[in-house]
Amino acid sequence: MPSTDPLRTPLPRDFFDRPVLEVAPDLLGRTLVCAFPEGTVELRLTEVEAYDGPNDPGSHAYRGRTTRNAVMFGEPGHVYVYFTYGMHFCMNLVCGPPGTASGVLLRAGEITAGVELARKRRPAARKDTELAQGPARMTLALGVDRAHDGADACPADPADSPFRMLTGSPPLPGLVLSGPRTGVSGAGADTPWRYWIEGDPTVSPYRPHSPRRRTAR
DNA sequence: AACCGGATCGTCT
DNA sequence: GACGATCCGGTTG
Repeated sequence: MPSTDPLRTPLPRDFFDRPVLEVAPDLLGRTLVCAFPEGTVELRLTEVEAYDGPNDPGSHAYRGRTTRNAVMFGEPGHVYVYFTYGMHFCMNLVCGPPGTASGVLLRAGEITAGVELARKRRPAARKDTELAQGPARMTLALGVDRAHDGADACPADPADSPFRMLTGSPPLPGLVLSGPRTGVSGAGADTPWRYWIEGDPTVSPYRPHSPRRRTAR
């Protein structure tokens, strides 16, 4: 029996078929479900970041379609997972109609179900608020990796995909803060790409992007 | 609390 | 061949 709880109503694909700067803040407070064979972990989103496809120098899609970013050019409501820094995975939700290649990076949240499993996957976390406090920490806690790239987060039948987004409890508008992304200058530097819930302990600490130094020797 | 270096490799130039 | 939509652990203030 599907839940009749209005807070657990799946977000329809239409939700994601909007401009990314509309979708991103609207995702805050909503619930991401990752139902894998080893267990289900749920996350209440507290921090996200928008990437506006071809218009955005910071986006993987800025220089057009490649094998890696192909999912971003596809149907909204799908999961785009990429590998970075040789050891981390990050997860996005594709927005806008096919061809527009925008997406929302899911950066942080509160684990609201499956805490034990998340703890097992994130032994370094000292407090539960650290389990998914950062984009790569989040994918670790959820058990998301490359295998999930392209998965549907709006499946017609839950059996078709381990992912879904539930309505959840969006924060009061006054509690949503926004700011520019770091590390992207020039056009769009004044656009509020990043959104988070004010005062939430699971929001990742603000770290300005430090220029990469050469590796010693 | 802030800062540093190391880890580690796929992707694009 | 260079460098990331990063994290972690150790060190310094």
